[in-house]
Amino acid sequence: MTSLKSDFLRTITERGYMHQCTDLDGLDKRLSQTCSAAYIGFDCTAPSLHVGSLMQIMLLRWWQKTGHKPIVLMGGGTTRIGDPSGKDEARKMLTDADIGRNMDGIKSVFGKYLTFGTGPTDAVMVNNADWLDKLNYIDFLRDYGHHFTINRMLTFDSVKLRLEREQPLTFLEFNYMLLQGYDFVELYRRNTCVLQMGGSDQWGNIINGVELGRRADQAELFGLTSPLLTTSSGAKMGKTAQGAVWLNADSLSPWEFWQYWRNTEDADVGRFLKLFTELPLDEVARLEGLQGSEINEAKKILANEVTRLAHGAAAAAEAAETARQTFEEGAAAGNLPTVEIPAAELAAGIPAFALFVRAGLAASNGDAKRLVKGGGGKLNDATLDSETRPVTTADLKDGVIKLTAGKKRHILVKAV
RNA sequence: GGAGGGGUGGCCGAGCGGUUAAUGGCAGCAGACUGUAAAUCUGCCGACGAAAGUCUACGUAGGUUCAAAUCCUGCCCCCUCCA
Repeated sequence: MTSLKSDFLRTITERGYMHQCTDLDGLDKRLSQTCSAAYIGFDCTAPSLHVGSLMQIMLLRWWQKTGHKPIVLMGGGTTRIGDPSGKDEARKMLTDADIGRNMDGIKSVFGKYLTFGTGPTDAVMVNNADWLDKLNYIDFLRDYGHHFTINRMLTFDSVKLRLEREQPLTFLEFNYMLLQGYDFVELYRRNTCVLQMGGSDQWGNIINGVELGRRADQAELFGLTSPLLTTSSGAKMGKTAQGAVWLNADSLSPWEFWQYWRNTEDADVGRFLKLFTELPLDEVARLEGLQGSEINEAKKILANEVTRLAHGAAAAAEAAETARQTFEEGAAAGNLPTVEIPAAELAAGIPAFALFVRAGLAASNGDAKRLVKGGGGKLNDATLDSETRPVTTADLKDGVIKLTAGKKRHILVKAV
């Protein structure tokens, strides 16, 4: 914990990414001397990554920025097994077609954060299905199985917790850690990859790779994990009412993404600025120190910066401007999410509750009625007092009708 | 294969013949207070219906009963112990 020599470790320690490291001094020494390769694996369980993975992506970004080579490992093979870490029960099996589709969706996001290519510090992407699918069971058991003892495997949290809770752990899942361990060795051989990073729930899996590398190849490998992120109120990062905060624009619009960060709790602002933006630390310290409502300025900067990385400067600026018009001027900003309704239907009049459902602001007619009855439904910024009030073309203002549910969810209705 | 226990709303978890769309908690939504924050307080929280009301729901399929989440039978699934 004394003075770290390598840029990478110093940076990530200062910014709060560091949780555990297998050999901090050894790694520091190596990184300060040579350009090295490190990898992080990503499951292909959904068609987009969400902010829960953002810390890992940022780690790879810093890794590249400090002069090293990032390897993005797509878990095309391991996702066929299913990682039991941190899960109470086995996830249902994904079909190979699903995994392939998910992988395609996930791949696109890395181009925003990393520079890919063939140069010494350019990022590369690999898929562990390339080697795992070819493994021969008997060969694998003979070559690698004898390096693992059941005694040791039973001590890992991913296994131990399941057993303690008397929840089933299938043999399939039990094998996951061997395969992830083998991944590390394979990447060491192919790319002289010496470091695996991941979330703290991956510690056990990472250790397995480090140990397997030493036993099988006498390789000195390193592991490093980042802390599990929760908000100050204890909620898991990246979950909202609508679901996960996805990184792909087609899963979650940049506007909603920006809003997620804008609504960060006060107590989290500094931490998030360090983790999810690249603002200098003295600037972060200044923003973090803002008192009372002034901290809203820091939240806007946080939202701008994070959105800029994920969706580009234009999308970030647009989201910021839309927010300014909507929340600070109370105007119907033109860039709010829009729903189109046939003009003829609108001319005939649509009950207000039905319009809320059409706009996606309510899950059912009953839900919409409850919303309006509770005083949470607004039409053109005026609170609705009747859920059945017909909405017609007469309500159009500058060609649109602004519907609001609660304080934050706005939709523009257009007649077409 | 044998013996026992269990499957209830997004999750946890009561209920164990009618008064139960089903206690309670968590999560969620809205309102108040604020700063698009947190905390707190209040209301809401199956679907359809303007409403009266109708329908669907307690693993699944049947049965008993005026009436079943609650009783009986078959089936499916899970857990524990034994072999």
